[in-house]
Amino acid sequence: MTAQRRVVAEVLDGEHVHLTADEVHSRAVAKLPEISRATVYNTLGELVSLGEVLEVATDKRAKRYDPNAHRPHHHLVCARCGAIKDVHPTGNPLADLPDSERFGFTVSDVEVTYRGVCPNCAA
Amino acid sequence: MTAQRRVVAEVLDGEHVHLTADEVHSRAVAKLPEISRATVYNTLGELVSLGEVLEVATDKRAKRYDPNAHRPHHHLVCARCGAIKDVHPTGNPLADLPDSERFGFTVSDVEVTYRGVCPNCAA
DNA sequence: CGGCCACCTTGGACGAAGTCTAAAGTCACA
DNA sequence: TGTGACTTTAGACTTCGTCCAAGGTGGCCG
Ligand SMILES: [Mn+2]
Ligand SMILES: [Mn+2]
Ligand SMILES: [Zn+2]
Ligand SMILES: [Zn+2]
Repeated sequence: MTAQRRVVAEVLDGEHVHLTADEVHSRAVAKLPEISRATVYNTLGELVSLGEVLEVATDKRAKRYDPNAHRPHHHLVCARCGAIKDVHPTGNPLADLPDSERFGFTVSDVEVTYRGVCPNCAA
Repeated sequence: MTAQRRVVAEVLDGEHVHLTADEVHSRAVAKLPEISRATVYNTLGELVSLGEVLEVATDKRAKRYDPNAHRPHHHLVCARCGAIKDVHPTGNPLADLPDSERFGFTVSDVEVTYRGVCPNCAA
């Protein structure tokens, strides 16, 4: 555990946090000015490998890093400003995929992304 | 309707088609050798604006272009080889998101991505 | 204590995907 | 035929991400 890794871990803490690698870097630099972009990418990659952080691709640009890896959830995204909320729908979408629609795949996971407009942008 | 646009439209035809822009370009070049990458991007952008083609982001790399825009569907992706199938789950995932989980958003759309291993890769 | 070694960090080069622009080409129509 | 709007093109540029070689750091053992 180096100072650099601690800072990345600190930045990635909280609810509804879904930062891009560059946002993580900016915030890390605020706490440890000499931290490099490469180290941020390395550390994020390690955290993802360890299962402590998830990569999410809610927009079609940069990957986002989600520290909420231990409680399964899905995402609600504002189409205007990009705000992202963690959501917990009821029901099991896996059960909604009939065998006839599985093409012989072994299906193990499902990601759901809801899209809409947040209260801020609606006003 | 120019020759270039016709070729892009021809390439983007069929079931379970989800090509990247560069794949569209490669196949278009096979039919019309002088077509440029910029024109492929321009034409894909227009088709998306017209609602004739959808952008999908099933992997975290390049966007993919989906000509199956008129029948709503979701996607089943092989985690090994990246194969993508169109699927039509039963049920309405929008109904599974309770008001208490909507954070005041006006939710209008939902994307579902199933992940698993295809029969080819399992063998 | 001092040297060694494994590991970590760094900056910059490199690569992939996508956007933008200026210039040239094409085409309908007056 | 000449004009002007629209399209296409090559290549520069931007963004996001990966890779690498060099140097730093810190634990451990003689
Ligand atoms: Mn999340
Ligand atoms: Mn599809
Ligand atoms: Zn918003
Ligand atoms: Zn496969």
